[in-house]
Amino acid sequence: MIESSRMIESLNEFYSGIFEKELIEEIAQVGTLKRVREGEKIIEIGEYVKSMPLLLEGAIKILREDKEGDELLLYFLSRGDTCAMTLSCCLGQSKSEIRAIAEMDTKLIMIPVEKMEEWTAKYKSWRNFIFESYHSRLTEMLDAIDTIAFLNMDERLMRYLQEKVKINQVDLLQVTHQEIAYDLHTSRVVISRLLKKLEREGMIKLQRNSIKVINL
Amino acid sequence: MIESSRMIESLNEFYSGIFEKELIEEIAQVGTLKRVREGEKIIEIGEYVKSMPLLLEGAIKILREDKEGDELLLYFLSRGDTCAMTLSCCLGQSKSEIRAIAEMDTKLIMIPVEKMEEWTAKYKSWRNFIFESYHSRLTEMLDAIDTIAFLNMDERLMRYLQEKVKINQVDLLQVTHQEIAYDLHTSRVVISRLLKKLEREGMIKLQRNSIKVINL
DNA sequence: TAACCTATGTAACCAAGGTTACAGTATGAT
DNA sequence: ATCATACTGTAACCTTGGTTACATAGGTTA
Repeated sequence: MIESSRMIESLNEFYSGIFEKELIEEIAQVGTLKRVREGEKIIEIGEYVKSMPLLLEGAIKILREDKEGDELLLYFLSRGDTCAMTLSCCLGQSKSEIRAIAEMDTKLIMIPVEKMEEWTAKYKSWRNFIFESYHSRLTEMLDAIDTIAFLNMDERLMRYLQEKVKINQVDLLQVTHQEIAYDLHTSRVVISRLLKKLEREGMIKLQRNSIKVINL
Repeated sequence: MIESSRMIESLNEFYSGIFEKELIEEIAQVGTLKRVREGEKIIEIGEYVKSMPLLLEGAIKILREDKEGDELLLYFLSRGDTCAMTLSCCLGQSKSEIRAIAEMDTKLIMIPVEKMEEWTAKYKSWRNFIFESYHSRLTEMLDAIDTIAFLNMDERLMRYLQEKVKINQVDLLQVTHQEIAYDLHTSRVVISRLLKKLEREGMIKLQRNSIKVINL
């Protein structure tokens, strides 16, 4: 009960303008609060998805994997988002097509699949939320496609750094070249090369284990 | 009325197992039948979308555009599909993010946006259809991303040809190297080069204005 | 302090595919 | 038949980014 009332508090913070009061109460009742630490895996490719995450705090990165097991960052989710990908899997009873990893310490509510269909019929606000999520995710996928298909690695790297700054709300990024290389599906050498170029152009400052973004 | 009853006939052919009888009747009432010829544009980027297409016959290709105005094929839609992209735009009152062009002569029903929300609340079958469409489109977008991010041009070309054969139900493809280059967002020279390689390997037979697929 | 591990910098090389240029060929129009 | 046009084949060259190899630097641990 204490748990439940604390959840309502958190929910009201970001979702009170979106969901009806009764819906928020239902969410607090059936949902379970979950905290994940930075770097922790939330969903793995091939896993069956039995609950849907609703993001309260923090951020999550969504990744795709190739046959060699190498990754590619698709997009970030932050507060107020849900993963339409997961949602899609829930409804279709299918396995996850993506991997989700906490970009930072994150707080989320897990909602059991069974409620999806029920709430979709019952609450207009839920319906809208779901449709909007789908819309956002499709848009983000298009963005990902644009980036991969139309941009060179240097531009992709710049966007990546900008995105990180925005998501993490800091301009000193705690990240190694290798980690960036994984996210962008390229090699460490390539990233080091391009980062050095950006540094020479005065856009960033390189340090061991971190990158200071100056003017991107 | 003749129009309407003919529409019900067409609808029953592919959607009777999916939609309730009353829904099919409603669709026939408010929808308008539309025929488009091969190559004709159905939706353009930046246009406001005021109706949603339901595919009865034929096939449509969905394209994305870069800043230079060059295209990239995302996926094909065929009978029984709807464009979740469009759907998404309808609900969000936003402009189209994609271009849709008839891959062959195509018959579709256009449904006014206003009905979306109404039917979503009213018909479970419609809700499922919409969610399934979103699911398919997300899956196809992931597929597109995999293809672009993880495959070389020769593999992409092979997949493209295979897809075309399946969609068009023929193995003599009426297409020029330039057209393929547009769809794959590359140059004609590259396509000619790779096609020649495929021919030498006995997988296809090249002719002017057409490609015979032998064994891909 | 020495040994060790991880991160970074850089050179040299390679492969994929984009670009330019031009020749040859089929097709339809005049 | 001549011409114009669209399509195809191919060579030569360039750019991007992937690979290998190795040196150096910072930080940790024995």
